[in-house]
Amino acid sequence: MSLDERKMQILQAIIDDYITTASPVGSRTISKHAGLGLSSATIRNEMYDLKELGLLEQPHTSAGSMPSDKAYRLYVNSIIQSVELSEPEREQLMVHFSDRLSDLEEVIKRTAVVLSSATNYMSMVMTPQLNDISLNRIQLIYISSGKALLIIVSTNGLLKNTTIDIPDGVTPEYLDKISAMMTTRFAGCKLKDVSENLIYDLFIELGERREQLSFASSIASGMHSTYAGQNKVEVRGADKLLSLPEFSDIEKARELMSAIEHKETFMTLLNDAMSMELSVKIGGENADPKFKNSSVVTATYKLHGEPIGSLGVVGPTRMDYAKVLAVLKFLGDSMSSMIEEICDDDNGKKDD
Amino acid sequence: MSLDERKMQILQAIIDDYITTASPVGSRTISKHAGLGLSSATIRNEMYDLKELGLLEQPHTSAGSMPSDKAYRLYVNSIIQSVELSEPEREQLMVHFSDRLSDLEEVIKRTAVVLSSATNYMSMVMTPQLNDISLNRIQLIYISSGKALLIIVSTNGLLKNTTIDIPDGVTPEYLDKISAMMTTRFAGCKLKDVSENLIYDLFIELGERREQLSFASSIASGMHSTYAGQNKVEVRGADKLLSLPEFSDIEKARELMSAIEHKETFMTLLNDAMSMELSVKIGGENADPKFKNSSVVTATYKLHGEPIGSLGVVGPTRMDYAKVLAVLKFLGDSMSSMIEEICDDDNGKKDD
DNA sequence: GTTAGCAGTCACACATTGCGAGTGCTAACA
DNA sequence: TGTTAGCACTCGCAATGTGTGACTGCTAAC
Repeated sequence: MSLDERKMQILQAIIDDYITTASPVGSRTISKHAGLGLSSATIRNEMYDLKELGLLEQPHTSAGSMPSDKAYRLYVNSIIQSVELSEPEREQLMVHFSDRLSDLEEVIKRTAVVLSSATNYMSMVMTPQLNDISLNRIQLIYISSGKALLIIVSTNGLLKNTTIDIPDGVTPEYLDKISAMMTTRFAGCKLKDVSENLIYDLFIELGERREQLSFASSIASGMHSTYAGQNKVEVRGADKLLSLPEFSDIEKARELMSAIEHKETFMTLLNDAMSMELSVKIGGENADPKFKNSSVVTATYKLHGEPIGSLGVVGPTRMDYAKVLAVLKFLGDSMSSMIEEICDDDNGKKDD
Repeated sequence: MSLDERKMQILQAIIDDYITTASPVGSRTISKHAGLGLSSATIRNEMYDLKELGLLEQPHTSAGSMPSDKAYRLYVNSIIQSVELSEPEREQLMVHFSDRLSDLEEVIKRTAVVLSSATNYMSMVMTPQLNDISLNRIQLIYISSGKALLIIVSTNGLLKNTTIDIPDGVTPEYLDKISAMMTTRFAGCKLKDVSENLIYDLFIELGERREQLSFASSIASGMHSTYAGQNKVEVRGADKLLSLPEFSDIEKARELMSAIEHKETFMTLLNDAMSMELSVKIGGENADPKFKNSSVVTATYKLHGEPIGSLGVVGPTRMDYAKVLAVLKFLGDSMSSMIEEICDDDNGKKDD
């Protein structure tokens, strides 16, 4: 028994119907509405075969059928290469980005909002991963006795800062000196490769006394918190999921909500998704059993061609994959170019 | 018919019982468990009076009674002056703050988490309000051609920064000059009082050309976004509310969740609460009808005696007000001292 | 291979019933 | 006069039973 053209059409019709109605589809519905010109009895025969192939499932004997994870997978595989938004759809999304966003955080938040409202599912957008990004400049700014601001600029123009404690008596001039040395020494290095020891060595070279060790370590921990604190994820539209019949059970809703309290869960999802331009995990395909009844669809965004972060959607397995994939791909690209714009204001200008 | 001692005791017993069980309390329950040595018939007579006074409500004729908003108000008024955590309770809370937190955001997040887990309700903590706080220093740091970092330090040591666009060709030295001028000019001013025009005037004084107007305005908008973006609120433990019988209705749960999407709602609550050291809004007392079935309890935190922010709890009207108020008061105070510590690292040192 | 027709299945919505928690009233008692 | 026991009555709720309708699965005819 093979999966001929007609079976595919019927499966497709069932998926389409189930995606919108969320209730098992009967043979009669397909016969009447799919426009295949076949009677319900014929559809039934085909559906029987589809069941044997593991593509359809029945909640109980006398109920209609619903697509299995396997069926969605088949469907997703067939469309994933060709998802694309239409021009009007693109325009409709871009309206929300009409004001120029100059702040990275703004871009992320806005994208999360738009993604959730465009798909009607829960959206998540992670901040760029900076550990693998090379340093361009390190600058310490004197704030007051005992406190300084540590600024880190990456080669691709991203900027991050944090306050650190400094020893008493450290002067602004001294901070400038250290900043300059650190910049020369660490320019081009990756943030994660700058260890406390390396910074300590640098202080020794400067001819500093042992007491400065605490200074070195507070710089190191500042640099570390700079990219650790960077691992944030913006989650939006959780309430959208609650309106779905899938979550009409209060217990499931509560589970979902407490998952949202732990943003690390989403961080893991998004981190795992970084390796693929577009990724779809359907139901049981998810590593985390929390999502075994949901689908997680993700895309990446890039800087200079390198993926630096990802964004995604969590929804029921009966999801409009075509639309969600297209929106994600588009928003991923648009994030990439917005971030590029934020970072490269100067790079572009260097050319003239 | 007045509210004598015994009626108060009975009301108290009903409140206590209802707070834990969430289901209407019958006269028999009180008679057996409250230890008043009265028969259920007597209790019934008293309950009849309490009903006439508007302190008890019945969901239907043959059901037990539950306290009205008015009853909770009476109760809260009677305890609000004297709420205090016991020493062991304090210690148990302080365990969560044992590691020194040097970052304001960390303090806020941690407090939100602890507040929610200590009360078992949804917690919210706002970031400090900076518009009324006076400036100490303004510093522009050159990042790259076209971009600079704007740092604002308030007189009480709080620090905030944001990136701004700068015109081409602006040098680091020029930024230093402007920083110095702005600091001299605006030190002691309040952030909200620094208008674009004032900054523009300063540029004119510097003898700058008209083209620099865009620079002035980007500094102004940077300063503005600095305190606008500051108005954040950390919300935790929304899932806790979903476990309550009050929210067993999925529709109510959804409403709650979509309220959480709009953090402005909570911002309004917390802003309104700034004027009172401790504030309790019971059910209908809330201005926002969204909370007409909930209670909102808030406290403030301070810097140098001035309230700069607030934190609170949203839960059902049947709330353990004594505990919640005590926890809030304590955490408000502990936030105050932690923030004081963060800001005053230098002030303290100035003394020696 | 396709279709009509029909028996059989099963969830779901709806009405019915009985139970139990709780009131409200009355009459008796201290 | 306040307190209590006793009892009829109310009403929500959970358990149970029933009818309906949306299906399938099969068979026989086209």
